[in-house]
Amino acid sequence: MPGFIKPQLATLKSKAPRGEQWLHEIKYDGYRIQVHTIGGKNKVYTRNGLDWTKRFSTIAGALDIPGDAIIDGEVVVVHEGRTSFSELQAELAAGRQDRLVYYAFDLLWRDGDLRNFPQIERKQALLDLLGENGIELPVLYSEHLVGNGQQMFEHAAKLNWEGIISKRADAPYRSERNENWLKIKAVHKGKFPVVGFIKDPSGVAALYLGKQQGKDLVYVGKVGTGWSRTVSSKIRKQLDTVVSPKSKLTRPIRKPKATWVEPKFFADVEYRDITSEGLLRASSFKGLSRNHKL
DNA sequence: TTCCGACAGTGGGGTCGCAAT
DNA sequence: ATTGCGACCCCACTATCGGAA
Repeated sequence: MPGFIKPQLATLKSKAPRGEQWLHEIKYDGYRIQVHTIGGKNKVYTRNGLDWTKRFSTIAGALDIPGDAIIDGEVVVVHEGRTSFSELQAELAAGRQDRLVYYAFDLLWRDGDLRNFPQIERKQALLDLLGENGIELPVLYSEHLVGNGQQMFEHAAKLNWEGIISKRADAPYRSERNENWLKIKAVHKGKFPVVGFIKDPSGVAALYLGKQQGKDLVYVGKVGTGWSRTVSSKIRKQLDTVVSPKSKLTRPIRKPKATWVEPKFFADVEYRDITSEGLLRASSFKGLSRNHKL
């Protein structure tokens, strides 16, 4: 029985793969967790191999499996029909575990190494394992569909899910990022007025973004990636022409590092989610344009 | 010689705990 | 009492460097 196994990671793609050799699962938005069961003594490891058994004691306690097993999966909180990262954080911050659900999607060890078995066989073994031990909440088996990736993705997007993970049915488990696991995500796009920036040797380190809400200009967070050094300096040159002594936000926020600007430029941004605080999560910069209306 | 992938670094939104202000 | 920092979680992306092609 090995110790912590570095998890396999997925490569980002914009389109779901076609063909019957692919199986597709829901993309869960939570914490990647590896559960080790060693004759009833269970341990829970984070993505980087830290022992978080205590923080996820309900998950660890729920699995009563004879013999040794290593299960890969994601711990989540389901909120309004989808897995919610911010609700998961809120749950943990409150020191509670009632709403935690563990979606198990791979079996790496079962009284022996399963990593070289095909994906589809590992999943079957996982289903058998969970099924025969009568596992119920908070542990669930992550179902999949075979083929029809594009349909599955469209369905996921309609339901406002994060996206899908597509896996080669015949592939082994490897502790790396490769093309046997693909993540296809629904991205949100937006155009937000730039209300300030943080300086940087190459130009800007980050942009402060706002959003017009009725008569108010409200803060929606920062974006700090997506540009090269050359683009960074171009952005800086543009923004330097509209520097303002004071923040134009309706409810100004105190940010010591900020240089405020008139909201005359719009940033095209892609993001994954809006946090409970109303800020953009995992945002990236795609372009800058002038606002002709103001 | 050129190209590509892994990795480090930087940027984001969160949480926590601790130390300095 | 507030603020800043470093660990952790999640993430997107750029720059670099060494090895493969």
